[in-house]
This record gives sequence, structure tokens and C-alpha cells, in this order.
Amino acid sequence: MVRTPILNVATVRRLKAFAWATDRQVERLLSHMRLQYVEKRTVLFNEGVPSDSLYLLVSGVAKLSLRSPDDERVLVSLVAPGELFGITSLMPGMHRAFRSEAFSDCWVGAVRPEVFVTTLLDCPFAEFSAMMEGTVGRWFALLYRYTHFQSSSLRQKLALALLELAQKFGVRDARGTLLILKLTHEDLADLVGASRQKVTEHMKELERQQVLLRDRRRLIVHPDRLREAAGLQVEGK
Amino acid sequence: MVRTPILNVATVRRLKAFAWATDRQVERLLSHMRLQYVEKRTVLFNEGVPSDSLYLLVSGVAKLSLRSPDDERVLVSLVAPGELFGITSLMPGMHRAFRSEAFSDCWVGAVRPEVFVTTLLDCPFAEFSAMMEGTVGRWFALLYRYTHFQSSSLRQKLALALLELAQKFGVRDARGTLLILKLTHEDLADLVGASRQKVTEHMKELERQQVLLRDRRRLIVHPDRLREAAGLQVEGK
DNA sequence: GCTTTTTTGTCACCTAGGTGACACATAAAC
DNA sequence: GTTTATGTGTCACCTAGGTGACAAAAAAGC
Repeated sequence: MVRTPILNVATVRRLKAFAWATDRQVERLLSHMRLQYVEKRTVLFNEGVPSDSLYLLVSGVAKLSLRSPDDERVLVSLVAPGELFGITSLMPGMHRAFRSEAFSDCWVGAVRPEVFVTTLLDCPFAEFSAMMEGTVGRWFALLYRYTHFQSSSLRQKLALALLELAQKFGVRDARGTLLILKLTHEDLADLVGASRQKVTEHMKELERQQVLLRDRRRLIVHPDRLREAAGLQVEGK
Repeated sequence: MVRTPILNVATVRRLKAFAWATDRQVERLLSHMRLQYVEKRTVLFNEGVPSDSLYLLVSGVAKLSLRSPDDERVLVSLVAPGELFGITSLMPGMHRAFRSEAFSDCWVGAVRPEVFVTTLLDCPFAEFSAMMEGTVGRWFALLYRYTHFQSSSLRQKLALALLELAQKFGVRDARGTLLILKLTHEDLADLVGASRQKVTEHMKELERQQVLLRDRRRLIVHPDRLREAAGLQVEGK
């Protein structure tokens, strides 16, 4: 039998969670928190699903992971007691970036993000989350790219990087998506952490396969074919 | 001669910046924004320095990069017009994570983060930034680890991962920092994106070098020696 | 236009780390 | 305790990608 832990202001302070909040705020927050026991290996949420809860790890160890293009599991992070996780819930309409599961038996507290924000910050949730999205959202994209780089071949990294660039710097064009910046192979190499020579080889190969072409020093990519050529699943935005 | 761009509400809308803000707010924000021309290759800020400004890229392309353990430059991201960057300034006392420089000639608008937050959100800056730190701060640590993984040897990745774990799960002990979780070599391998076998080899080697030891299935690491053994600079927190 | 510098394309060669295989140690299950 | 499953240590071998070198092509300077 498992003993339910007591979750009060003192416990929260010991966990060093919400360090910046007043006792009053913490109390109010706790009254809205559902405490749950999660057995080792149980999945709390999967990547890609809508995110409607914010979690506080009370005890045990949780794990964040993702599935790479070739179906390997990448362990992104281990979560320690006192940490908040499931942070995508603070951004409107954002889906979970990682899968979360219990690495050991855990006690987890869940709150609705609106409650979290309004009790700790006294500002409308919608405004706060728009702000988050507008500022930190970018970093997410970065984190996304880097975590997916782990366990990818150079070819896939290149594809991922080009897709990101197409999204940021691309304009539609009769032949595909034109990147409005002049990139050398060396720039690309620095971006994906590879040598210039290998990047040249792969770029040539990609041109041969018609997934991209060059007009002087400007790249034109074909996102769908690129995703396909790299063996990434073709996903709707 | 370079023509100074006009920065008004219409321009901001076209750039799709601050999409969530009202015209009134944008106007107020712009009145506090210093517009500056940054010539290609000019460094706007370096990693590690205190961060006191938030930037909006108005035109051109900016670049975020960092110096890896073995002194290579990692290109972390290219910034497109309309993007905010220098986001560390939204977290109290946080230093810049990346170097930022102009990838092409740029026009950049700078604001003080307090002004940014208070005009767009109507909530005290200190509260907002504490909140940011408490929620998103964790991701930064992740992004930090992953960007530094780029261009590191397995040995260094392992060291980086163990240091992070020591910080999260470590308790001081006569012999060093004891990690209060049971990790298999396979877990570590998943964490750094390597094969189990090679992780075993490197762990053995690290034990031989006395930078870590094992008590049953618990690790005890010596952070300073670990940093040294991996050729990471020993930096003050 | 011509010259100089930067970028591209392609070699041949080398190394870090992946893979499979298997023996041994440790821990969990009963 | 015994059995079974899970982790560890260490091979020999293979492959993706790094390195250096150099010629051809493009850009940039002038």
C-alpha cells in the first residue's frame, strides 16, 4: 500500500517549487491541484496530444522522451521532485512536445494552466500565454530541432534544418519554396554540426533527387519531397 | 548611404511581430524602442554577458551561435525579420546564452525588457520574470545541453549529462555528489544518444580516472574533476 | 574587362562510435 | 535458497562522417 503524501505550503517550500510565490498564492494553487499516484512506466501524456494540464512532480522521477524519425526513443530529460513539467500547456493550442512517463513510482500534482497563471500572476491567462508564445515559442522550435537531431543521420539533420529555414525564410515560388538568404555550404555545416565536405556531398545528392535546386546562390526547396527523402513523416501543420 | 526604415504600427503588423498586442500597445512599445543599424559580422552581444535588452529584428538576418568546449563555433539559429531575440533578458539576472551577430546588414530595434513586459502585459516585471524563470527556465537548461552536445565527443556529452544529473539529483556526500537515482548504462546511452556499449567503456574509464565511483547501483560523481576530465572549462555558477 | 577571394565538387584516407555476440555479475522473482 | 531476468564488461568488426588536399567554378573587387 502506498501512503499519500501531504501536500501543503511547507512541503512545497521544501521542494523549492514556486519559490517566487507567496504562501497565500501557494495555498490557493494547492487547493486546485489534483494529486495522483503514477506507477513506474505509466505514460502520463504522449507527444502530439493537446496539452491541458501542468504538472508538479512531488516525489519520484519522471522522464521526458520522444520518438525519432527512425523510431528510436530519445530520452530528453529526467524530471526531479519540485520541477514543473508539461509546460506546453502554458501556450495556447500547443501540443505536447514530449512523452512523459514515470521513471520510478511517482506522486504528481496536476493543475489547469489557467488556474496556475491567474493565481500566481494576476493577469488574464490568454494574455500571458500569447506573450509566452511570442517570446519563448521560438526556443521551442530550437529545442525541437536539437532533440530531433539526436539520433538522426546527417541527411536527416540537413532536411530538418532546411525545413526550418524554409519556414522562416521561404517565399512561395513556381518551382517550390525560395529561401531569401544566401547560405554557403559552410553555414549549413555549422548549423547541423557537420563538415563542409559532407554537406556538399549530400546537397548535391538532394539536387540530383530533385528535392531542391539552386538559382545562383539561392536555394529552392520542395518541403514535401524533402520530408519524404529524409524519411520524416509527412505531418499536417 | 543606408535609409533608416520607418517603424510604425503598420510595419510591425507586416512583420507579424507582437501579433497578439493591440495597436495602442504596439505604439507605446515603439516609442521606447531604439532603432539601430548593425553591419554584417558585427557582434550585438556575446554569450555570458548580463542581458539587459530585448531585440526585434526589423530587417536583415541575425545569427545566434556559441563556442563549444573545443572552441568551435556552433551556429544555433538564424533569426528572421519580425522575430524577437535576446530573450534571456526576460529572466532576472540571466546571462546571454548565445552570441548574436549580424549575418547580413540589419536594422534592429532594442527595448528594455521591463518596458516590454509592462506595456504589453500590465503586470509587474519582477513577477512575470520570476514566473518565466520558474517555468521555462528548465527548458533553457535543456537547450543549453543540446546545443553543447553538437560538436562534442561522447566523453564530453556524458560529462555534460552527468553534471546536469548531479545538479538535479545530487546530494553532497563524503565521497562526492551522490545521485539519488538508479541509472543503467542504457539510460545514460539514451540520454546522450549513444550505444550502450560505448557508454559502458567510457564509464569504466571515468571510474579508473577517479572522477566517479559506484556504490551498488548508485553513482557518486566529483563535479570538478568531471568537468576537468571532459575538457570543459571550470566555470563559476 | 581582369584579378583575387570565396565557394563548390570530389578525391583518398582515418577515426569515433555503432553493431552483434557472448561471458559474467547482479538483482528480482519465487 | 534456486531460477530467471536484467545489467555490465569486453571483444572483433563495420560504417558514417571527419580531414586534408586540390582543381574547377563563382563572386567580389577594382
